Amino acid sequence: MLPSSRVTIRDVAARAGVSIATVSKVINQRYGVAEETNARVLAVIEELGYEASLVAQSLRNRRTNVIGILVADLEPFSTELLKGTADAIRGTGYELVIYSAGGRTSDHVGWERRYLSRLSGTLIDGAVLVTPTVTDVRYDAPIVAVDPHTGPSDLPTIDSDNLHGARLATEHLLGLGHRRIGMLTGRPDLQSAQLREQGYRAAMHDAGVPVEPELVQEGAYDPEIAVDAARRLLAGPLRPTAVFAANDLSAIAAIDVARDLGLRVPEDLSVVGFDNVPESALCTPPLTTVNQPIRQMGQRAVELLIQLIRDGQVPSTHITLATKLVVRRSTHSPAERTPLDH
Amino acid sequence: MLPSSRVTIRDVAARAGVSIATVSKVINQRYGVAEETNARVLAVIEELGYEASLVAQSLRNRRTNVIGILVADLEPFSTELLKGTADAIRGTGYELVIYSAGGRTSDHVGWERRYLSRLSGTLIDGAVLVTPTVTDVRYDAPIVAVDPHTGPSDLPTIDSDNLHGARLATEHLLGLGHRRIGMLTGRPDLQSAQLREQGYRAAMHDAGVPVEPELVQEGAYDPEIAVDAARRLLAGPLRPTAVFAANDLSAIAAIDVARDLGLRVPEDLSVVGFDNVPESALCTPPLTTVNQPIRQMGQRAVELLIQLIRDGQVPSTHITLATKLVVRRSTHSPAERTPLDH
DNA sequence: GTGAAAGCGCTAACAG
DNA sequence: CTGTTAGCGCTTTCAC
Repeated sequence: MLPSSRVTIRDVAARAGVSIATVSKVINQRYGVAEETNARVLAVIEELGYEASLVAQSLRNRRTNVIGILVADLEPFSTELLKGTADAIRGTGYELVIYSAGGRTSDHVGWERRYLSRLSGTLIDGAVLVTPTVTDVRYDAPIVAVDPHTGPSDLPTIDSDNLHGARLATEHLLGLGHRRIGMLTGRPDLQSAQLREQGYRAAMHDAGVPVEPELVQEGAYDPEIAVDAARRLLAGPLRPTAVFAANDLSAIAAIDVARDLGLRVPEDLSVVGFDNVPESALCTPPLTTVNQPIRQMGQRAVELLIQLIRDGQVPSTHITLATKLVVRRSTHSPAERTPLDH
Repeated sequence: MLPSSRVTIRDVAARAGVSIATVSKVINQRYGVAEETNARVLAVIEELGYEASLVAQSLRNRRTNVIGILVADLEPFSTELLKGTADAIRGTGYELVIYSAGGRTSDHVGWERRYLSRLSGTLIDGAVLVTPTVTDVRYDAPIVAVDPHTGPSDLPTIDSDNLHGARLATEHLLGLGHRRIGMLTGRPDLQSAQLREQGYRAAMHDAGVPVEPELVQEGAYDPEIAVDAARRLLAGPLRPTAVFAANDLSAIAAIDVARDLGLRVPEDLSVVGFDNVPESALCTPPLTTVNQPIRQMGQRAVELLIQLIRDGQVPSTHITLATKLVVRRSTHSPAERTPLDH
């Protein structure tokens, strides 16, 4: 009874005793089909559980009503963003395809160009690129970038106020009385990472606190790399009393390292993150961090993209959302340094 | 210089001065291409930034090396699961496509059948169905279900020990001294929801505590529906002193409703959730909940699916992972009821 | 070693 | 109103 393999338009046509073209017309509600034929074809479609192949359709058509979200990996930031894209897609008539490179193992740099090339023109009408690694993704297909690569780019972009957020984080630590404040920086090729470091340096500078080179270590937004960086930062006798990490995952890694080293957080070491992903509240102690409206960023990105697809034009080409500090339990005034400190 | 529209195999062929067939052979590393031709074509591919269209390829080929994850919506549970699928996909040579219906607005029931129909046979080699709404998705394509629909199904399945988890949650509340314990149930068509209710009832029964009908309200795993259900549960004078919600999102909704009603959590009302999604730690107070190893479930689902695709067979067809209680701050011994209580 | 031609499932002219 | 035909981008026999 059930078809062992995919039921195609040809099966429907055969069973309904009409041509393939007629079935296609019925599916697409084109004029010029007799009421009776229409009904019969519809019945067969129902009976066979036929559904047009997205692949075949999109090979033939220009439009697919499918939007692609291209991510390098599925981690807290990108998945949080996905929730926002889902919010925005409801009721628009578009569907969502998320394509994931499967982490850094596959292709280093330029994954989004490759994916775009593979999917665009067919399958998707446009794409949201999440933290793309290249800047010159010029295509005729509508594209919106979230947290883009550094460098000049004319792509419509969504990001948040990284500079201000980093300033807030650093000023918070300075305000608590910290002077020796280290930083775990992000992926150097991303604008967001550069701005976060810049904000940190600016706040330190304004407070008249010098930043020694060894206080800044590259965490690359990556938990594993951040662990090594945190070790370098916290190992020496001159370790900082506070650390600002460029994202929450690095901050959590730093807390783990601190614990391994026998340091208490926040008593011996204050830690501030960035992003405010849900996970930041899960760690012990709950993380003080900078909130980025990630879901909203996803939402706005999709809205912008749909506008771009529909009108080909867009009013504002760069949207920056506000960041704000969220104080939890991982920050504290610095303890008096005792000779016992290793 | 840059192609204004998609560069196809035809463009490559023309520029390299060979036939389309030859380019295809080069791409697929088939034998029978002169070394020199091979090099020239490769150079042109590089120059033009050509990448084969996934759509065209998969229309022609049986295998695509792409796995589909089909979800009804992108919410905390499914996105957490996605992280697990990403963990599992690394290094397998497969890529991940997630397809989202975009929430309940689109099609009520049977979305997964529709999607499967649209994608399977073409585009994806197999699929993971997350909380599918129907049980008879029989297809020749390999399929694994996560948290499936109720009813007999021979689909390979991943779930967690819902019955035991619900028991733990309820016994925790009973142990604190609660007797009037309400429940916000899940989506009645899902096995998980039924088992969670069953576990609750069993624990209550074992403790000799009767369950009055009005103590059980359907939250459908949906925050909005759960708000109404919670209102019904908490409005009356005989309101429970504790609520067990079938998932974290409902539990969080219950806490919101309690707050609106002027009830303090946990002093006036204890709340336990289910899932332990990251968000559960974010709410105030942090939620006591039942941990489901969601990421692991995603991981196992993908592993099982790949096995199924490769071997056509699979050793175990139903994997159930353990659940455990995570006590946070939303539960407490019941307060003495005073006449002031509304 | 290379290219012409057929066909994957579908849609859009165009004839009949 | 309906069916025939061409072709989307690609792979694969099969001649040359």
